[in-house]
Amino acid sequence: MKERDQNMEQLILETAERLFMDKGFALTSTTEIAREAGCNQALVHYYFRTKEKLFESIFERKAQLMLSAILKMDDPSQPFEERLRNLVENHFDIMVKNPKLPFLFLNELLTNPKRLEIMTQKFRTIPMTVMERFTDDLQKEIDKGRIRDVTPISILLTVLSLNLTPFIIKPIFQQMTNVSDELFDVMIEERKHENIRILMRSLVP
Amino acid sequence: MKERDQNMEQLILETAERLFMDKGFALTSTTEIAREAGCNQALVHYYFRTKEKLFESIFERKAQLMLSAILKMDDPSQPFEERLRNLVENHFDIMVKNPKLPFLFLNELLTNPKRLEIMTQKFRTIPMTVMERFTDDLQKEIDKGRIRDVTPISILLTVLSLNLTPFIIKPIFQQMTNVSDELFDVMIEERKHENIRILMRSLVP
Amino acid sequence: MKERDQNMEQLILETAERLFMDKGFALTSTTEIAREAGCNQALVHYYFRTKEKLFESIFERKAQLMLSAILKMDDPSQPFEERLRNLVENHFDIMVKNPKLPFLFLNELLTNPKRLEIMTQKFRTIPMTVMERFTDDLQKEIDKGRIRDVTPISILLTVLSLNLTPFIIKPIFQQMTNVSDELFDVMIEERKHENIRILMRSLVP
Amino acid sequence: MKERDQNMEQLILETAERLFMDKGFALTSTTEIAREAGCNQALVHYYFRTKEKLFESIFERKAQLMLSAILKMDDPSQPFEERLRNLVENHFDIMVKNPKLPFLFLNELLTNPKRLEIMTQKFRTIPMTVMERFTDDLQKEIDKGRIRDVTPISILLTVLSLNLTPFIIKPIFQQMTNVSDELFDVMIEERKHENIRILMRSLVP
DNA sequence: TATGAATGAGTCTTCATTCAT
DNA sequence: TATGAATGAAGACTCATTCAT
Repeated sequence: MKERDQNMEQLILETAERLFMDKGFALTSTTEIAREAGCNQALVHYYFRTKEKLFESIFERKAQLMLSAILKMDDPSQPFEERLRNLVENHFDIMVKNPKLPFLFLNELLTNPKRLEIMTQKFRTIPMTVMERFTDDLQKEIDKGRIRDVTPISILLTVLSLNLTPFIIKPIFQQMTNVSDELFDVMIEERKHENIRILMRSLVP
Repeated sequence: MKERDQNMEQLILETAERLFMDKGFALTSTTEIAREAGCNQALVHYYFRTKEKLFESIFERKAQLMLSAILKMDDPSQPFEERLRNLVENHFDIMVKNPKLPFLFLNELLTNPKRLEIMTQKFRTIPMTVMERFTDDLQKEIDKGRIRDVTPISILLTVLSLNLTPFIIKPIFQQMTNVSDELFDVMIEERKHENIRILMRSLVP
Repeated sequence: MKERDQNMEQLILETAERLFMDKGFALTSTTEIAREAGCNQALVHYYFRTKEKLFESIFERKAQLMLSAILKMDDPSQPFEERLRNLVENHFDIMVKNPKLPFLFLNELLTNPKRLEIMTQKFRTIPMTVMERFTDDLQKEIDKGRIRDVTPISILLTVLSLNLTPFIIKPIFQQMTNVSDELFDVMIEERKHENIRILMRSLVP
Repeated sequence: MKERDQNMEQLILETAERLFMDKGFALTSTTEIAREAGCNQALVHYYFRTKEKLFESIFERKAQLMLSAILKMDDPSQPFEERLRNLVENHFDIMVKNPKLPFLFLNELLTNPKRLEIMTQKFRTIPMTVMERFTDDLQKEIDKGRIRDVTPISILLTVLSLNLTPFIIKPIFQQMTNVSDELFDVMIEERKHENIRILMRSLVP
């Protein structure tokens, strides 16, 4: 009993994470979380007070994870081109490990203005230096004639577009093509290199 | 009075469309639709039976619109490269006119399995010949050495990724950068050509 | 059916009034109101949106009733002593007609700070002139040596104390003494004159 | 640790008393009591079984305190008029020390019929002799023509009315007049003598 | 003595839907 | 065609209480 007891809070958290990932905040009810976790609905509120707080604790952890992953992936000792390659690859790998995260982020940020504002503040304060250095280094490459004249935001948008979309539309793609999870994983791995290739080609002067 | 009466069904439809676009199916209530349309709540159900049916009639019309737009954009008389260029550009232009559609589609298809299944059946039956001809023509270009060896699905995924993402993340981007609607429209127009450029460069052998 | 239908909103209101009077806002549940009114709980919210709004609509009406009764009871054409006599008597008579009102007011104003503030604003704005005239007239009587030197607030407090308390403690008194409703009514009528007597005697110089 | 432990029961009791006084039985939750006492929520129930029992133990103690204070205040060796004066003054002084008690008593007795019944039984048994002696002595004074013909209950009601009301409406009065606590205390002290005066004047033949 | 975990019952509220008119 | 009334089901949340430890 003790093991179950000690696990219950964790179990609720995991169940909630799974359901929030699948259906988003609005479509997941605390009743359902409780049912799937095998406990009373009141217990969900006992541990997390409100559905909102429960969600935020999950959301924030995921945001932190993703943010730190992005921040630490940048290694200034390498040549710029190599760093870009790594950026795409590492970002893509994070998506591989958290395939449902992109949709969750999109869904909640687009659906709930309050959440968008909070997330914005979080993102705006932290990675400014990273962004500035990236901008500087890019400008140097452009000046040297090694990269086409392009804004940093444009590059980031390209990376985001190429890397996020496969994961976001995965369920739709699978439903439409009957591709198995295994085959999809193979295709995804290929896609990673394709994305690197597309980005690199897009930058040659 | 009669004009209002005849218009009411249409007005409800338009109001519902706007609200569904803004907040999705789940977060839009029939009460709200009725209130914004300026009619009785029961009238919404009188015309459309259920919220689900009301949504489907809108969703289907939008899907049809988008599908037909995509289908008719392909003109076999032009050279393949030109056709691709047109594909990206036309698809992008449709997004410009319906900027909220991508997220609505994503959201509802990913959120509601039933909806995904229905939509799949609709998409699977119709455009097979188009897809097959595209595949054939692409293969010919590859054989002629004019295009790198790449699957048609890969190309479509690239187009989708590049074209959908700017519109989907628009609100997030604007919140984070304080970019005005006008400036964003300018950036979007530039992005269209950037996307064409990226795709074309990605296909050179 | 139609009669019941048209009466339902009214019936809910009356039931709510009765229950709020008996047990106050907090101890009355919308479920109970619905049960006693013989309707679905949702209907209570259909007509009044929230429990709070339902209560306020009752509370405000009662406050208005009491306020207007107090305001219009003052007739400057009569001699001051006569007016005081009337004040006590009329105020007492209002209590006779709404015996549970004093407790409801006390309970909600003391229990809910928000309500107290709203009520304060309502009372502060309206009867200022009445209060000022009362103060003036009292001062004249004092100057003429017809009334002991006493503040208007002191007089009002005496009136309130004497007039409200019998009604507030009525249930306690009846439980303790087994006095019937009929006998109590007789005692109440006597008490009215007693209160007038006590006030008048308290004012002689 | 032991001291804290031994104090805990007392601390809970004191915290509960304070909260019950402030907000009454219904609006005070055991969760809140525990939080403010700085202990586990279960501990409240460990010591007092139920919220009801906890309240009753407080309520009863307060009732006892007030009752005994009233009983012992009566000194038959003094002249009747002096005793009455003392009655009002002492009762008023008890209120000064427990200003929130009147409303708590009223609220709980009027709100909870069970509580009213229990309290009634308690009050009925004990002070009968006191009441009877008071009645006798009063009658003698009336017979001697020193006091107007008046029932003992009428006198008690007058005392209660005059003495309780200022304390009960204190928060309302302060909100409406912005009178500070200090000034209110001064006014209260004056009111005590005013009440004695009013009662005495009301009794002259 | 003390507590963390757990629960059943109840709170207010919203919603899609139905039905008589 | 249109609507006011009504409802069942579900939502999030709170609370007093119990129990094993």
